[in-house]
Formats: sequence, structure tokens, C-alpha cells
Amino acid sequence: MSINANVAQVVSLLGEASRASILTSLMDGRFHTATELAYMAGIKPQTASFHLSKLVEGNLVKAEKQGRHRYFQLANMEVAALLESLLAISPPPEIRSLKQSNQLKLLQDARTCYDHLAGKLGVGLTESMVSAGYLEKEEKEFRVTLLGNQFLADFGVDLDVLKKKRRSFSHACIDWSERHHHLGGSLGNGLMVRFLELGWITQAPAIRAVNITETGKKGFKQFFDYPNE
Amino acid sequence: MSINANVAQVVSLLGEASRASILTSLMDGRFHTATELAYMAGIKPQTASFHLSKLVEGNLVKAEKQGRHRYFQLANMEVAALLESLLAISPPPEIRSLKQSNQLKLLQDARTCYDHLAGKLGVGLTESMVSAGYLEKEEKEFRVTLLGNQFLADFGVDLDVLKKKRRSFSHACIDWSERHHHLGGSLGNGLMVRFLELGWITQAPAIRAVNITETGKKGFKQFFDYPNE
DNA sequence: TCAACACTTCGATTATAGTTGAAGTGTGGA
DNA sequence: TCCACACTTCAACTATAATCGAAGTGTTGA
Repeated sequence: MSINANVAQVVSLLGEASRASILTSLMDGRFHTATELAYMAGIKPQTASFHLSKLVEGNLVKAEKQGRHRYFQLANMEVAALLESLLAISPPPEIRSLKQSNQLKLLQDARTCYDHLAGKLGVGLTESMVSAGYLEKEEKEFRVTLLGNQFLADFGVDLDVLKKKRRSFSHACIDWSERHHHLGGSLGNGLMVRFLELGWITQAPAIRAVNITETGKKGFKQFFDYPNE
Repeated sequence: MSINANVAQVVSLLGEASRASILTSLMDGRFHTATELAYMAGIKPQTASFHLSKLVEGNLVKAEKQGRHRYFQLANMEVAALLESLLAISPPPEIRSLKQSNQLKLLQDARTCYDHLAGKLGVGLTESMVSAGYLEKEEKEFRVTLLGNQFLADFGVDLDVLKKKRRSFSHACIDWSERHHHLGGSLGNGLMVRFLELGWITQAPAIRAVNITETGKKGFKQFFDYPNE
């Protein structure tokens, strides 16, 4: 029954510690080199290269050559979505060290989910925007209200451009740490890009944790009422 | 980075040919014994037993003891949904033998998807019901119209009972062979149960293919306008 | 009580696949 | 031209895990 063999083949690519590590490292949506990924996964570059070639072959990862570097990225958003949903299913990690505990906390506070914000920050901002009447939650996506249209325009996010992109506009993305939905799609991405532009957040170099700047703290409070306790 | 280790652990259970075979065999939603599953996967009972204990440990499968038999079933509907979505992602199988080709055709024509109908039959019936105005497709589920309420009541499906069950009522389930949605949830299950009651369909013993009886052919044409070319 | 049966456990074998050192290719900069 | 660097390929090693025969447990039915 080789119907199953196909599933096994695809899935077995995910079911190995080193490859899973590489893939979750790639979940920040940015490009990474083989050596970087090797370091993050705690393996030698040859080993990473071996795994990466398998992942490229299996269409989970795509590569782009530039000079003597090869930059790797998740093949598409479906892969990222699959990974996030698997993280949601998987049991929470056991904490073994202080460093690990701190890293986990950073990720829970604010991180990128492929190309938009997740963690407490991502979920919190989304909820604030719903409370303020800018967004309305539908079954699997968020709808931007008239009020929200105005707000986003004022904030410097061009909805017309975002809507033209050939991808979902505002899908509700499941969050593995908060067990809530947050704003994904091109709108989620557009907002994050704007936050980066404004210098409200900065991306950590090796991890997909996100750092909130002092300007950001004021801005999030003023414009989004976050945090709102 | 043991965040990844958890994912890898869960996923690696799926990424092995024998286990994938066992799991897809269990996708008919029925209970199966270890020996049955071993036969279907082409391995010895000891090996199946070994894998099954791992699957039970990993909460993908649950077991129930009855006399000298132990009956195995998928742990929950989430697991079934995960498997179907993986089948949808996986490339279509290569055909190697006539027998396999026939089996694949049977599965594509009409099969069970956990506990409701899929394949051409499942997709076709769903589309007919939408055309007839009994169902309306929403983002991720189907809504039963007033007309549909009446139709289903007449047909002998008790919606009140189904709605009380602690599970989704009518979610849209992705079909790996047809690449379309079909009707799942308790309503999808309720309909299939009714078809079995009426003797319109019978379940094949070893495969999750479904056989349409002569009565069924007439019934589906008369009540559901299927097939409708 | 006994034999047949369903399943599991154990131990040995075998196959598979991840890992790494060494060597090779190609690019960039001095 | 030469060296440093990023990456890949190759070959050997090693660890892991799937498989199956043999033996053991517990259940059913005669």
C-alpha cells in the first residue's frame, strides 16, 4: 500500500531532531546559511548540508545561491503553518537549564511566526485591535472594519498594496505558547514591517525572539493599549 | 533547544512506513486488532505490537482490551484530521501493480474518512447538497439551511441529537484524492450511519473503501442527484 | 484440564541513517 | 596568484531502530 509510503516519506523529514531544529530555526522567515543553521542545531556544517539537501529535495526548504554563500529559507507558508500547528500539538518542552528557561521566556514574550508577530506581543496586539473595534474575528481570519481601515491608514500601513499580494490577507494563526490566535497573512506581515520601520521592535540575531525598544513600549501603549492591565 | 525535540518525537512516530500503514488502516474509524493491522501492513504480529505500543505511548492510538483481543483505534479526531491533511500534502502514489491500481480506484470512488464519507462519493454528495440549497459553504464548515433542515429530517437524520454531541457539527474536511472539501463532523457521520442503515452502502472488510449497493445507486440519484452529469 | 489462539516480551540479527574527518570545488578579497 | 572561507562530496564509523523467531502470559471454548 504505497499510499502510506508517500506520507511516511514527507513526514520522516520532520521527525528527526537535527532537521526539526533546522526547520524551527528557519521559522523566523529569514534566510540563513548552512553554517549558521549547523551552529544553531549543534551539528557540524557537513551534517547540516546533508540534511538541507534532503529538505530541499523534499520541497520543505528552498535555497538561493549568492556568491560563496547559500541562503536557505522555508519553501512556502504552508510549511511554516504545518510547523506551527505541530508545535501547538506537541507537549510543552521540559526545562533543563537556566539559559533554556530564559530563551523560552523570550520566545513566549515576543517572537516572529514566519513573517509576522506571535507570542504575548502578537496575541496581545491582536486582541487589543479587536477590542478597539479595528478587527473582527471570523471563523479562520480577521476582518478589518471601517474604523480599522482608517486606523491602519493613519498608522502608515497601506492596505491596498497588501491586498494585492497573492497570499491570504489576514488569517488567524494559532499560537503554540499562548494557545490563542494572532494576526497572520500579509496584514500581519505589513504591521510587523511597519513596527521595524518605526524602530519599535528589533529582531534578535540568532533566535526568532523579538526585542521591544523603549520607543516601542510607548508606542504600543499609546496606539494599541498594550499591555492593557 | 528541546522545543524541537518535542516536535520531532511526535512526528517521528508518523514518519515510518509500517506505522504510517497502521495509522492509515485505522483511518476507517473502526477498531482493529493487532493481527489484522499486521496483515494489512505486511509485517508480523510481533512487529505490529511493538509499533502499536509506541503509538499508544505517544497518544496517537488508543487501545481497548476485550477478552483475548485488544482493539486499537485512533486516539481522537485531531489525529485523523492531521493524517488526512498530510495525505493532502503528500504527492500522489506511484502505481506499481494492477491490484494497487484497482484498490486506489476503489478508494478514490468512495471511502470513509475516519467516520464519514469521502472520495468521489463524499465530495459529490456534498456538492449536490450545496447545489440543492441544503447546505451553504462557509470558511471552514457547512451551514445547514432551513430547506436542508427539512430535507434531513425527512431523510431520517436527527439534527438535534447530532448537535448535542461534543464535537464539530459540520466541518469541511479536505479530500486528498479529489482535492475538494467534503462534509465531516457529526452531521457527516450521521448521514453515513443513515446510508448504512438504509443499505445504500456497505463497508469493505479490510480496506476503507465503501461499496455502493444497487439500492444505494437508485437512492443517491433520486434523493441527492448523484452522479449528476 | 487441555489445546488453540491473541497478544506481548525478549534477544539476536540486520538494515538504515546520522555523524564526522578528510578531501574537493568554487568564490571573494588581498 | 594565493589564501581564507562556505559549502559539498566521499567514505568510514557508529548508533539507532525495525524485524522476526522463540518463548511466555493470559483467555476462550471444548
